[in-house]
Amino acid sequence: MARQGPRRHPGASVAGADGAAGDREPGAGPSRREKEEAPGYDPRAFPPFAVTVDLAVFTVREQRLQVLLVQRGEDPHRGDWALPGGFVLPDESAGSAARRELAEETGLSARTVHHLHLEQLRTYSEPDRDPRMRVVSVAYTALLPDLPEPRGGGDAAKASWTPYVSLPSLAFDHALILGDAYDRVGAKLEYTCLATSFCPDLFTLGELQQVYETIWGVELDRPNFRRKVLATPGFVEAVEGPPRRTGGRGKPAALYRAGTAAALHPPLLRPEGRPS
Amino acid sequence: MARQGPRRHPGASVAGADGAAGDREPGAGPSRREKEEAPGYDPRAFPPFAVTVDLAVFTVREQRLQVLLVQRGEDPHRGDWALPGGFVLPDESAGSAARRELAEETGLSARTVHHLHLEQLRTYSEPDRDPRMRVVSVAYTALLPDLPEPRGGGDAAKASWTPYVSLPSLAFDHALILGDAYDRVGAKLEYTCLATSFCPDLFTLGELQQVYETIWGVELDRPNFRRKVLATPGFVEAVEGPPRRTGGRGKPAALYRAGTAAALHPPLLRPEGRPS
DNA sequence: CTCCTTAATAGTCATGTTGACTATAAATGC
DNA sequence: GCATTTATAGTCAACATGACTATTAAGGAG
Repeated sequence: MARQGPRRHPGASVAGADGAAGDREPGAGPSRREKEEAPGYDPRAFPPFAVTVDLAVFTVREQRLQVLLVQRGEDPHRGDWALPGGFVLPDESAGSAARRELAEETGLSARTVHHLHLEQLRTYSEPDRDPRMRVVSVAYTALLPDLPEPRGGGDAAKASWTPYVSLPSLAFDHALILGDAYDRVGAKLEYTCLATSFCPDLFTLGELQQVYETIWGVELDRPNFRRKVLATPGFVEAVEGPPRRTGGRGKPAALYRAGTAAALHPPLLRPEGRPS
Repeated sequence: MARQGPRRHPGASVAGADGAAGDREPGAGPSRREKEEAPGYDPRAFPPFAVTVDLAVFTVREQRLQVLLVQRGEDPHRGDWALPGGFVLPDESAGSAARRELAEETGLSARTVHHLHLEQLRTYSEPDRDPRMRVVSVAYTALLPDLPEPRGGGDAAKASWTPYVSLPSLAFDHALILGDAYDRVGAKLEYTCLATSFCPDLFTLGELQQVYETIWGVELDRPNFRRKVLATPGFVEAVEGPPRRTGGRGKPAALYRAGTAAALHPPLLRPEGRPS
């Protein structure tokens, strides 16, 4: 792992620009710091990094878990599919960049994007993950209900929902990122309430159950699922005047909306598989 | 959140250097890209970011949860306490940088550090988190057993274990990072086996229980805790010839070592509090 | 309109896990 | 020896879960 021998990195003289304690140097060794040029920081003296965000955006559509992908128009990997994302701008946080990019890619209103669940997944920083230069990418995961018009306007030339089970090969390490995101989403369904993020404002318990079944790839017992969800305070709340959903063939189902609880106690564990 | 209006960032002409699809621009707007200067990437054209790692290193010492802190020798925040950490070097990943820095700070052998549990926590990227320049920090969490000589040699001038309950004010956003790390560790005790990371090679179930009690700040029923741990395959494994621990006053306890399982099914839930 | 199918909802029962407790065993320190 | 301390064994009720069965309320076929 620590493939790095003692070596002074550029900008060591201004070490401490962040969490780094100023009196620390990468290489240790007998010769500690002798002098310090305290003032006059030169950003260029640091190893040059680009910082991007990548988004693993999931939805449940047509009974399948689907992912938002865009097609690259530039080398490298021109023409390959990739996760939506982009550069973090000089005065925004990675989270802001992720929301901004998501709005652009999906064509959702900034207000809608502002309210949806967007969670930081993990940061990918392998030195060779981009062939041209050092790029560190902060990955985010977003969960959307099935949208009327899934592929957005904005400036995303080619974007489309793709079933997770039939992914094309992806640019860079995006397959790795997407795999991590999938594992995380599956695991979070167990002990959080965020399955409701995949549902529209009003939904039936059957629809909520389908979210679990689709993502976990298992079948759940309907009465037991229902009992569990209703027994968890704040998971869902029944809608007032019993309006019932039309369209289907069987008995109409009661409608619910997402509750205020975030965690599930005790959790709703998957039948057999281990969480990631 | 998206405090950023339409604006072209430097280096837009080489957008797509990473997860970014090349045909995307930060600012949308009617005027899409007209021409592309494909080859000849200039790293300097990107917004300059420095990338660091920060480490939240926990141990259980003297019945208390303690954190490894270092004292800054440079402005800003000179003299303040901070998390150990440092810059990511040009050809190492953030994870490698974290291990390297941890070895330096604690004086542990590279081999020891290589084997311990080091987990990426989250990345902190608020634009103003460092007053001088844009610094994005990838935070890691490490869990150590009570070490013989806790404060390391290396080049960490002033490093020391500090009880989590009596933290000084910390530099930058390190109090935020540490709070997130604490929440994460507490939550992970519930559904993973990593409490054993706080224990030495051989330990008693009482010691393992103290880890939970110390971090969660609750008292657990001893027989119930024992029953749960032993019922979870792979959590701990009994040591062969029943050697028993001396020194204490009561009946000697059997010794165990960490098992191979990573997850706890079903989880060992905290008495009342919610997970983070 | 009636029967059949489909889906939602209600309820039952055995099993397994948990929390609260009691009991016994094996060491130390007067 | 005896109280104290800690480890370990075991009990029992409450609760949660998995596997079912039963009932209700719609749509569709004839």
